[in-house]
Amino acid sequence: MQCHSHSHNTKKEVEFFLSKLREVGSRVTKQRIALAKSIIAFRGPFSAEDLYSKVESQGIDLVTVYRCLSAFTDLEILSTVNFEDGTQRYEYLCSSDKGHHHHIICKKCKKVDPINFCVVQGQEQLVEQMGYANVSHKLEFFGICKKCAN
Amino acid sequence: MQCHSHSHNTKKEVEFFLSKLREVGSRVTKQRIALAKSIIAFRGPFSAEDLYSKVESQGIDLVTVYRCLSAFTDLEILSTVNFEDGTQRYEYLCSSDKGHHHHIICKKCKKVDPINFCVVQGQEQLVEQMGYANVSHKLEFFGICKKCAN
DNA sequence: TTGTATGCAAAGGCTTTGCAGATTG
DNA sequence: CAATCTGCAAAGCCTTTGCATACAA
Repeated sequence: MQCHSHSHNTKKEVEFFLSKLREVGSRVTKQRIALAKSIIAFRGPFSAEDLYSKVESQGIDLVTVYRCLSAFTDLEILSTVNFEDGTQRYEYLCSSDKGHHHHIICKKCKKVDPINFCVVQGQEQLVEQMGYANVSHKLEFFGICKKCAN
Repeated sequence: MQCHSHSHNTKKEVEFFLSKLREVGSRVTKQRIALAKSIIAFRGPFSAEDLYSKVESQGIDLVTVYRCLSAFTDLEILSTVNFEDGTQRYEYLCSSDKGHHHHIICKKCKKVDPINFCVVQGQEQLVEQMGYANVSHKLEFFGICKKCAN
């Protein structure tokens, strides 16, 4: 389910995003087109509120944002990211040409950096040997960034 | 900050828990003693509501549970565990003789199993080389357990 | 046309805050 | 006695739900 590189061409990226909707018979509305464009523009995880602030001016409702985030996640267009601050975040699965990755979050300023290595995927097999199917994982690092360390 | 083995002796475990409070000048109240006993009895992650249900009969308020959970976490008596279901969970740091560990959560029935191996700790050094101090991590596995797979 | 998607209003779940009174050290 | 902790009530924040209308296919 790895995405091809559609970077550097927003039009194609949006079309790719929308094709995922059409694939399963979901409808392509003007709200969803606007959301797709905004989602593609994010570099890294974003919250419902983050996304809403980008589309609010177009008269799109917060509830629509929540409903679409949920729908896009079901379609595996988005993945969920959790920073332990009580707010769910999402990330466009095709935005990172690096594919599967994790994050380091500064405990003070909440800055986020991507981490492009992952040692955990091999462990999923060990977990499957424990009797689990369809194993995935969520991993985030927390620390203090250079600026906040003074 | 690894805990010694206090298993098989509840009285000693409770005393150890309370000594952590006294260490920093926090007060030992009858509510906190009751909470300590209940927390020690949990085998694995529990929510505020889980804990409240154990002490409610003693007239302890839900707000007190929340406030103590927060205080105990600050004192590193508890760690926070997140299962991506919108409810914060906690785990007694000394209850697992295995020390640092992770969990596999069944996506259907929400059953939790501990995972006693961890390949990630070595990666924390790599993250520190990226310019972060005090690096820790949160890792959880998600899958479908045998029963739910039918 | 027919079912899906949206907007608005309201509710819901989990957690935090304010404050007065009780308790600990 | 002074500072912390507790209970109660209320608020807060993020997210979901209900329902009538609008819209895509």
